[in-house]
Amino acid sequence: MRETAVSLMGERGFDAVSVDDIAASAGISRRTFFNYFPDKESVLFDPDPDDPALWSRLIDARPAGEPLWISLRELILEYTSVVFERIHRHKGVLKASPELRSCSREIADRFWDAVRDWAGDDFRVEVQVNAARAVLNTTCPRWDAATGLEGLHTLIREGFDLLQSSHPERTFS
Amino acid sequence: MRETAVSLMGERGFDAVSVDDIAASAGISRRTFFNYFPDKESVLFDPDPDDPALWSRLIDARPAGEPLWISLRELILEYTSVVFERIHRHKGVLKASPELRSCSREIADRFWDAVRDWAGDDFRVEVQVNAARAVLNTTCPRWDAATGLEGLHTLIREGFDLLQSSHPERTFS
DNA sequence: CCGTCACTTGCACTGAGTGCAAGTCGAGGT
DNA sequence: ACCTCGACTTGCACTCAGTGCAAGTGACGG
Repeated sequence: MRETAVSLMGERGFDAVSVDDIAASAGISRRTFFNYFPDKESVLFDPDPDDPALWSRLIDARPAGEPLWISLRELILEYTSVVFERIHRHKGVLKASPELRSCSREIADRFWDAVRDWAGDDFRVEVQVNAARAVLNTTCPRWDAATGLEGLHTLIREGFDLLQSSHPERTFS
Repeated sequence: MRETAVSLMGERGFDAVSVDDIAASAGISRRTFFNYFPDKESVLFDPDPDDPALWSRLIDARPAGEPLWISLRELILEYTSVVFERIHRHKGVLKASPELRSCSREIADRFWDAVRDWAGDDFRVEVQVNAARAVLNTTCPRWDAATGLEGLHTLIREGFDLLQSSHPERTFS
């Protein structure tokens, strides 16, 4: 189903493929498509139902007293490892259909909302959280998929090193 | 026209107001609405046609040799001064209809694309540009409109101070 | 009075998305 | 073997966004 849609849209582009096309090509009815996916975009950008659990696991793994900036870096390094396949796929989708950037961001919003919930709503904390997101936003599009996960992680570390919080002593429980 | 739409959507929410509603309420035909605005969202989030010129002006005003991080900060301070009204209005719209966040981001994309074009496509440079955007993304929603432009600027400065680039010596021509 | 130019409008169409009711089919229970 | 219940699928009819086209309207200069 997803494969069908990805291949169709890879050829013609997102807008040029209708839901009817996908449904017909996948051998199901148009109505059934909407039973599986809430909208056309979701066939490409799917929130994995057990993502929240994954986030909790990764977040809980952060040792108490670790500086926030380090926690954020490690969180992202581990998260990108786990969802590496998806990053790869989304990168391909966005290359073929850049207009879907907002879908990609909305998916990411959920993750970052979870991080913010954990980190607390202090202004300085939120700046760092959003800066961490900025690092990821910079690295993912620039990352050469051929360099694999290692290449991505190198870029991410570089980005984090570049933006030193001027309050590195700030930690939180 | 815009006023009509804003007030209708302020009451009922974005989705609950159809283009027919807006058109009827504004005394024009549905078709004419789409002559003015390319889509329903645009009635709230309008790219000002001479924004690009404004950006160029602000960007060109940055003195050669100024550290990038400082340039970005000053750019944002001046930009937010000029488009203060719009920031205010968008803040109200987003409060009433948070689902329009992606529209807001797409409008902002244009500005940040211009900044990126100016700053160059070096990785370290782009990280700083995106971090600057992160600061603005953090400050705008937290900003209490009652504190006015001064309050917003204070927050922005605070955010910029928090994220020191670890390469402050980096400038560019 | 006429032509033209800009703007508005109606109409018909495509495509997304939804609610509802009917159909299908397999797993159990009797 | 038969019935039933529940999950899944489907068709149908509907709303709404958005577009292309062609016709209408009105102002303005010749």
